[in-house]
Amino acid sequence: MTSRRPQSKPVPTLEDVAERARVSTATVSRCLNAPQRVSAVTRARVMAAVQELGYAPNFGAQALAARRTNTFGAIIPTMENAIFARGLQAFQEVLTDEGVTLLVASSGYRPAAEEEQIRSLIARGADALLLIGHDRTAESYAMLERRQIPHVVTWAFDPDAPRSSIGFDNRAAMATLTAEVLDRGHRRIAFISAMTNGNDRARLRVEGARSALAARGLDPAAMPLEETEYSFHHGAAAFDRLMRQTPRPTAVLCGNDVLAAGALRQAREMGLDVPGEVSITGFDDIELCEIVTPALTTVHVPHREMGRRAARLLLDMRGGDSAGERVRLEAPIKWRDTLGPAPA
Amino acid sequence: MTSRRPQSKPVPTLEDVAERARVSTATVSRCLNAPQRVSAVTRARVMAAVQELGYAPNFGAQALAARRTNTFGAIIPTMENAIFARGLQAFQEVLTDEGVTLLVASSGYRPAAEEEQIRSLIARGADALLLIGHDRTAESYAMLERRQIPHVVTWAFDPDAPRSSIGFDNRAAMATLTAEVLDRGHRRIAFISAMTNGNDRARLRVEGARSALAARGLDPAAMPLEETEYSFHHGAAAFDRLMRQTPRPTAVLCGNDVLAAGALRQAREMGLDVPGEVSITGFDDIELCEIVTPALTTVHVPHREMGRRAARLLLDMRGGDSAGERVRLEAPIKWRDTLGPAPA
DNA sequence: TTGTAAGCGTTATCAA
DNA sequence: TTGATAACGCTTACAA
Repeated sequence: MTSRRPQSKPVPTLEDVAERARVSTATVSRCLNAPQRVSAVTRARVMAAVQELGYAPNFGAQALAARRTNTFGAIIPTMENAIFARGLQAFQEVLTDEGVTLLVASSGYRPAAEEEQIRSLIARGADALLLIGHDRTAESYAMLERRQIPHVVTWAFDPDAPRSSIGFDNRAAMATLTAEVLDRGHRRIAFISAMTNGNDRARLRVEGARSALAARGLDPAAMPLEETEYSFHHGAAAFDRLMRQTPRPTAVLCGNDVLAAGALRQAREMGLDVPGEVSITGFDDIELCEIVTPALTTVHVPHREMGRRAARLLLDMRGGDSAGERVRLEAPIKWRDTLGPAPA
Repeated sequence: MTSRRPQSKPVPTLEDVAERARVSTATVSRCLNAPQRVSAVTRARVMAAVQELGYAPNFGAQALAARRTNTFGAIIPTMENAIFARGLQAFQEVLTDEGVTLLVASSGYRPAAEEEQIRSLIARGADALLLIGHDRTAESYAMLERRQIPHVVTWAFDPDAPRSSIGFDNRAAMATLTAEVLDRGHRRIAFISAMTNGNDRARLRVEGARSALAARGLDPAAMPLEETEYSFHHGAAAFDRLMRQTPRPTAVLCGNDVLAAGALRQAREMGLDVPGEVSITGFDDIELCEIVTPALTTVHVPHREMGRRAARLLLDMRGGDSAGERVRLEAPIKWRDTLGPAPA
């Protein structure tokens, strides 16, 4: 019979600690999870053994036995552009305070990929999930239902959706901004949108602009629309296409700040004064807005508050202290320097 | 005795699948992990059961039994500014192709937090780890050693460090850039650095500039240095402080592009022409460089290649096909528009 | 306060 | 090709 305990034991287990501290594994477990239920002297002995051995619990075993991982998951569309970074940061801060670990995955804006990520996070035992927007496969929601995983949608507010959400009204926010643009005399208004497929935020922002147009008796269908990928360069290219039209738009609404930054750059490239000859607006209010020149007028998104509240809600839901809720946050216009009156 | 199988069973297990397919759990497991070892007809029956039940393996149990998680971890200093996004993306692409999942954690540039993240990722059974830079606590390295977790350091190259790394020479790259600045006649050169504590990349970049100065017989200690936090606004503030000196610097080297973007903004704020009155350079070559005006001259970092190669190396190390290696990649100057001759 | 021992859901080793 | 069954490392009644 070969020794079950070779000389160098690379990974100490609970049993090793127990042996060294001359107690049972149950006591060691208690020391770690409910220290007050163990006498001070025993505890000291156990903790010393833990130290000496460099013991760390095996996560898989722990999850298996306790049926709880103390892990939340978040699936965001992208890690680039720092769009979701600030909100996620706030989300994580709250979780860390409560001793839960955050696992982050990104889907690249692909619903199929997101479904896979959800599956993976569930399999890993995520206790709860943070999601962005409502658009996803039916199977994604089915899994969450089946496993009864608390989840909350952020970055969107839809009172009719049958799930918790903490977000803002993308449509209304863009409608408000569009109304302001109209108030400044603009009539030839164009729109650069992110791909709307599988992205309700993008879709609703376009709809918001159209509804504002319609509210003033203008034809929403007449608004030139460029739908393009999420990048600075795509924004620039889309702006270029838009400005080749005759007559030229006097205002270009962008579905997000990154596209707007691209548009702004292209305007300079074309020698167009912003906002003198053309106005440009963004959406999201990320740091980039203050970096570009002129600074970008945009819609402010309450990144940190969304993140914090989502964390609290998920924590409550997991603990059974909440059955979920729908929260509508404000997303006001952030005035900077790229929106001006329509040129004469 | 209460029923062990209540009516609605939210989470199907291997056993449920086995029961439904009328085979043993061993056969189901084989179907999932080594399909060719199961007869076609049995397999069909099992897969059908899997489908019908919506079965997904329990990750914890799987990890426990198989002693392998097929999960790699990456710990980056920050998710903001998209600094590490591109490299991480490339890293993940390779892993995904090989069927391994990536877990990402961020440390906020705090070594203690990073140690905690390493501990957590190890406990979760990460098969291998991607790290940024060499600076971390001794305990961090001790854990990796003890558990024999393959790991690779990126974003830095240190031939003397006793571990694998795939990076570039931060010091040499900044020295080269500084030499170019000197060649253009600049003598009053200042430096804006990220916090160097626990950040070898930042420290080496400063050292690189100093060594270039020394190589020309200039006094490195005379170079004004502002060490500040990693943000656009801190960069602007640091630049402001620097430009209040008399005589004013004619060139400001920045430890990274974000700080440089802030400096650029502040220069405009102060009505200073770049590069006419003052030159500004960055480091990292992130997308931001092309967004700012004028476009930023910087040091190009091979983000994607670093990520890809790190993934390959870690995969090989896990498979026992490599004992690790040290790779030095090039980090050439990326010429754009913010470095000009020293003003007369 | 502490120990015993029965799981938790897989994988993997043997036999059949 | 398939099935029993012993791990895997931990938590948690229940007993002492």
